[in-house]
Amino acid sequence: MGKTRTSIRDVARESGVSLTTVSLVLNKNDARISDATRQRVLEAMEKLAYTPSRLARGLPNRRANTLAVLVPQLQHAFADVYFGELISGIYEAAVDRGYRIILEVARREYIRRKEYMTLLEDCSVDGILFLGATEEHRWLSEFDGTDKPLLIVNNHFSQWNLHSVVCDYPAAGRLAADYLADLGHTHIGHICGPRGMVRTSEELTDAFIERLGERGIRLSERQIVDGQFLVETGKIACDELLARNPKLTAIFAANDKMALGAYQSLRGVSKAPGADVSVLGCDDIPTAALADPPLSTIRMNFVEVGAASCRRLLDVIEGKESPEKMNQRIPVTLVERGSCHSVEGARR
Amino acid sequence: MGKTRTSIRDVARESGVSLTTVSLVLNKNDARISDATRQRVLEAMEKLAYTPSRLARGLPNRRANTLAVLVPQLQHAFADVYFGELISGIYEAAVDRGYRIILEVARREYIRRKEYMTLLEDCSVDGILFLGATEEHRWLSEFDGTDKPLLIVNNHFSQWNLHSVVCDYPAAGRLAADYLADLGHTHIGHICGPRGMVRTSEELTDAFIERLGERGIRLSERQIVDGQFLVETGKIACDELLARNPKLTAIFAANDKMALGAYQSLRGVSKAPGADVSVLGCDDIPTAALADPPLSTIRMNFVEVGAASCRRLLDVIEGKESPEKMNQRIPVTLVERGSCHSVEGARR
DNA sequence: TAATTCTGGTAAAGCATTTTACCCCGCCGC
DNA sequence: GCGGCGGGGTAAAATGCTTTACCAGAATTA
Repeated sequence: MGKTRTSIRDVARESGVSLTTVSLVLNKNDARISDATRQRVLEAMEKLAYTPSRLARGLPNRRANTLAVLVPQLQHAFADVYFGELISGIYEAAVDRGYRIILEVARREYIRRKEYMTLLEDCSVDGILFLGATEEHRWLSEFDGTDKPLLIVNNHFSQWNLHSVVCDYPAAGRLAADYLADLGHTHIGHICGPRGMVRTSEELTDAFIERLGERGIRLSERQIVDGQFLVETGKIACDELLARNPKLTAIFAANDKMALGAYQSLRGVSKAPGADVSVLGCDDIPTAALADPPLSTIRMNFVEVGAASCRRLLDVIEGKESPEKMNQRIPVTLVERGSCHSVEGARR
Repeated sequence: MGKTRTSIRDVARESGVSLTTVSLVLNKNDARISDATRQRVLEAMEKLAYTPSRLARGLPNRRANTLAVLVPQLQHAFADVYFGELISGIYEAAVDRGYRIILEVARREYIRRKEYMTLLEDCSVDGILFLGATEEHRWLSEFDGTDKPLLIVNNHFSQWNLHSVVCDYPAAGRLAADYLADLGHTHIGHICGPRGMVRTSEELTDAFIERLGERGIRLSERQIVDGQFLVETGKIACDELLARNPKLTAIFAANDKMALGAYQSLRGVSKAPGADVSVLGCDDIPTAALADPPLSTIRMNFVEVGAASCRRLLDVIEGKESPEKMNQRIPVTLVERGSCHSVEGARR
């Protein structure tokens, strides 16, 4: 029993047509087929509970109908909400268009052996979405000027011509600046991302400083400290910030994790986050809403970034795309919660 | 250029042997081949930078060297840390054994069409890991008594004979009971998981109650309220718990999210979590450590659960496993942070 | 009525492997 | 000197589908 799976051949026999016809129906390459025939074929499929083999389908035209999600080697990358949200969005967009996704981690050995190329060459996947790209990932240059289907998710590179989709970080920076300025803050600190590593993060910081300048508030170098996007480094950065500028009334962190680190730092010197010093984050990770006080932040819809990235990559793959690798920007919004207050209204 | 990828045929021509020979060498099915020939073939491969096509390889022997990670349809499942950690563990174990993983969401339509079966039948994957299984997932019965390679991750079913790997929930329940009892608590509340839905969660609750009983502390039904494992439902459950038993000095929640909901509930009635009422969680999600006060909890190593699950499934697939579907239990540990205090030492 | 164009469909050649016979040849034992 | 055997290979079928011709017959045109 179950000797061999039911194949297109069985469907053909059952419905009394040729293999070709079945295949055409299957591929919705229907135009040439009459309604009656199509119907018969579909019924036969239903009756035999036929499901085409992905493997066999891919062979002739060298398409796997699969995308790879590639992440850098970090401690349990898939457990990170940031990647998780991106992946959720990617998954949904992929399924919508009939694609599957596989997960890959770019370990050192993986890079050395150029496995990402093998992936494309052995027809395992039709395209690659790279998450968490930083300036460290020099191997991306191999894709510069290539028409290979690789897309950088939520970062970009000025030195190379690669496809990418990013959040509107400059807008986020301006949003943050306006918000804090509107609240009357003038002594503002900023915890930025690691220097020279992530373009988007630098755009955020640049736009923040510039807009603040336009509003008549100058941020000196002393009011900016960098962190590695982690809670611990956010805490350390905030410690430094407070030591340098005891009169700060507001802090803007380049991501929520560092903002939560700032909470810890403030408590360490007996200041109440939100009440004594306003804290504004960026990203809107789930933990932000759970913090005490709930963290106000700039919401980046990472699920949407993932989905948009995936759609664009598929456009490239399916040739629905003009050859220029234009970059797309996903809009951001301000989420007011309890961690920012106007200067006058602040406690004490 | 690059008209057609270099195939096994090119290697055969280059090294002057037959397709078969190349294939045999490729598959380390070497016994019959002389060293000299093997060497020649390997050199040809190297020279031509040949990489076999995964697609084509899978066709004849119906093996994909791929595993599917299947999750129920939840809002952005992959963004959930719980699933994320499991997936990280799964990924690592899979890579170690030369397997890839694909992601799948079991939507309603997916179930109706039995796509999980298709997955196995069309040779897309060699096995399935199902995360987030509850009693609602009746379709799992199709795998009962089957030798199909499906494994339930971190839950199990008494009514069906399925492979599974779970955390040691009974041990967790005992750990929690002993800890709170040791701290001198006698008025204890418990927020359990949804009733009749998740076996492991019930084991946790049962063991908790039983051990508490052994320590002379009886938990009445009034001291137990269920939640849906979410922050909001944890808050609601805790509200109810406090309304019923104003004198509670400790609360044990079946997961960290609900414990954090309890924090919110307590604050709502002006009680300080940790100080006025001890709160103990379960899981040890990253947010637990960030909460204020940091949440004491039972650590379940989900990354390890994922890895162990994957290894077991691969054993089954590769026939390294005795036919009995024995269940495996991953040990748990208590993580003391700031949210539990002894009764005497409590504030007020 | 003959020539042309559709319409609906089919045969067959791939696609890149694995795997199952089967084959040739030299050597051994008798 | 011959049957048997084993080492080292190979030819060819099979895997399940796509796609490119190509082909009847009907409808339309000239």
